[in-house]
Amino acid sequence: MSALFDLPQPTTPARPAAAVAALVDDLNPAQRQAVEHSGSPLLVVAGAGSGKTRVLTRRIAYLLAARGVHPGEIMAITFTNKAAAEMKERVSELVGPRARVMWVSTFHSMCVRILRREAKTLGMSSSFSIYDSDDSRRLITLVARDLDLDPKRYPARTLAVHISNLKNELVDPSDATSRATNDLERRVAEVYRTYQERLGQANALDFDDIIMRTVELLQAFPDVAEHYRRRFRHVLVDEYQDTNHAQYTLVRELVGTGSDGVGPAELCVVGDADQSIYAFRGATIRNIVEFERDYPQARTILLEQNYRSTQTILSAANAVISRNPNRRDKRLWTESGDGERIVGYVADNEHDEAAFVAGEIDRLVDSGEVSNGDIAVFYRTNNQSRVFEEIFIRLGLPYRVVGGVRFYERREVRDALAYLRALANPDDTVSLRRILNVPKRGIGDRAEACVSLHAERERIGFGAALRDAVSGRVAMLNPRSQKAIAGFVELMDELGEQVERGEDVADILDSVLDRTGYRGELEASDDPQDASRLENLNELVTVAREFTEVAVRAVDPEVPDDEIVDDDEAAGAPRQGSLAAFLERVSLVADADSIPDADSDGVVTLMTLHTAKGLEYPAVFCTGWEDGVFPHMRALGDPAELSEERRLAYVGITRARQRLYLSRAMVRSAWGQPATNPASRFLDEIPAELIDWRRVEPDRAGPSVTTTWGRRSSATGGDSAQAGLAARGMRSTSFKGWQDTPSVQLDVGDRVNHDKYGLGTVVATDGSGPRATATIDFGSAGKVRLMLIGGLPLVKL
DNA sequence: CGGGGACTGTTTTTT
DNA sequence: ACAGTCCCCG
Repeated sequence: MSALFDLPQPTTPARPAAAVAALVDDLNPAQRQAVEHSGSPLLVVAGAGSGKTRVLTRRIAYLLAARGVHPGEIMAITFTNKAAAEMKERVSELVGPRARVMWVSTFHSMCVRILRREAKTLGMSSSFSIYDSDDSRRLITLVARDLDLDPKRYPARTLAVHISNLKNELVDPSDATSRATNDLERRVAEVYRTYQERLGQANALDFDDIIMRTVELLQAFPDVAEHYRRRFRHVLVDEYQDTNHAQYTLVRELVGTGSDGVGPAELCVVGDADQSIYAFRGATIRNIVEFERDYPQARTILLEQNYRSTQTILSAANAVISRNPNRRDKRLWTESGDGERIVGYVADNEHDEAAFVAGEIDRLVDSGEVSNGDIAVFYRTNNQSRVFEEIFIRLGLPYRVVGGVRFYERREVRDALAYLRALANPDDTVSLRRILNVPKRGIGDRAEACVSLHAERERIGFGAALRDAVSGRVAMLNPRSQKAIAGFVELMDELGEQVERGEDVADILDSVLDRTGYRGELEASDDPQDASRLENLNELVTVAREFTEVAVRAVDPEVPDDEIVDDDEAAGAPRQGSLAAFLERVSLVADADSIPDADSDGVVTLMTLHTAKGLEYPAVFCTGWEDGVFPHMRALGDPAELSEERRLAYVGITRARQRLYLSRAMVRSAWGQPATNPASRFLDEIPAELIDWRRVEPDRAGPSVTTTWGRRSSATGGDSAQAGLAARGMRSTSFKGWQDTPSVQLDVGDRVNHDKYGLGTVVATDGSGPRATATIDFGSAGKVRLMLIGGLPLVKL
């Protein structure tokens, strides 16, 4: 227990009135109210670009300066490390080094701190491993195999998603069993139960456990809950619209109801339901929408004044998002004027679209209006980045793609980390099995299965079973495998000694890479992919090296550390700079920091709309606005998913400061096959007068090219005209088959009327000629796939 | 045991 | 198109 935080704090204002005034003087009235509000729970509905972070950081500073709150009483929760770091830095600028004892961290880091401190209470070791979704899926694969589940019927991925959802809903395995109403749910519950047992044996928690187990801890141990409630008198939550049920409950538990005599903490949540784009990961918009019901005394403040974009951009965003049903009306506005019109462009195909974007970037940069670093290109799915990369490379336009396969998800990086994790936590079965035969050392599936069976029979860990294999106590193991396993165990023991001696993480990692032969194998390869793998591993060594250096600097007596030691944080935490500390860091930080700020190094930034959330750029290209691409095909049939896509559109539009481009391609190749897509419905939702169409869809009626070419599109002309003809050629091919067989020619987006199912929309087409089919969404009547043969009781509208 | 060819399922992803 | 996974044979 920390004596410091149990002492009653003086309530006298710590700063003169002038300093307090400076914290609110330059805020607008709504922002100011949000900063000054005191007492009841507070919901700040912060529209895009409305100064949300500013309000949060000022509010914290204000709590300290005007209300005499001790920094140790403050907990601020974010979703990303980047957001946490930014908040901490901005608060430090305002209040100085006192900010250090505040807890400003992500949900996960905060929970890990609590769990390590209270590990004994939960009967765990504080050195637990953290499994990410890949580790978790691997363990689920093992469990499902042990339970003899057909991997075709019950893929690990599906099981993992279901289990994750259950955890996000705080449903434990026995609840899951009793609630199961169908075969899949029963199987999931069965796997879930075993999976939890195996996590326990591995001394590991998955991402969802980190939240769920913390909630369990606070609910099952009132004295533990009371400890944190006494300490944290102010809880602030950022991006509240992205919380899932478990996180919601966690916040409730931390705040308390006052029934334990401590009195509820003061809660302030900030978010924007219109920017909720993570429902597919369990986030529920409900938490922000129902805040006033959850906290009856709550005060709500709307921040609608925008400091980022032109009014034209905001009007477009308002128009699109207002189509979503059941939302709190909110209209962004600005004092900064209308600005330029939005530029629209209809390309023949994705290459033409990319050429247009490249041409416009060139023009914008040439004009001196913006530099490359001020420009971002957004798309719905990662694979759409390819065409842009191709043309940017050809034109020598510097760019960077953010997202895709992340550094810590690369196979070689995960292999290397698995070695480290197996060394740090010998019970970590998943990591151990991952690297058992990587690089190949003659321990195949057969041998692994024998060891696994032995472990199960003897009720010992996989690591211990490997040792038994060395001494010949594992049945059915052939001598060759036994020898190979002996070599592996010896190698791990030797590496383990380096860990024991407390060597630097980077040195241990270097040893791992050399002595396992991992590095040698890559060096010997002539596959260019292996060269990049080698680079990534060297990068990982550098990361480890820097990690140690930072830790050493932190404990250097030359640099005075906090005179205040945070016992809550220190208890159970791994030693600074240790292997365990490094592993915790890489599990929880991943590479959230890799998302660059605008103009960070002068290159055009490419990313998905999801990744774009929270960022802003002077010039933004939103590409691929086609029904089936954006909104995504899988969202077309479901109103809830369509609403989420629309929020994604809102997020995309509101990233732009001055210039916004919206483009679509009439034909886009997906999985090798060209597909004709209609305009995104979101384009129609934007008032026509806001958009300056540089190029529109050629008149469908005649092949005569009376296309409205934009003034400046000559740069893209030759290329695209040819590709356009090719696309039309495709079209006429299917036209030929249409004459004898199909009675109807349908395209995605067409409206139809069916005698039996009623009105519907074509969401997909497949095949051609006599084998042509169309998937049609008939709304409440469901989605139906029909053969487009003669005599259908169906008419195109 | 390991390598090569067939097979499959392809949104988004803060931790 | 393509990468990850499965399956069969040397």
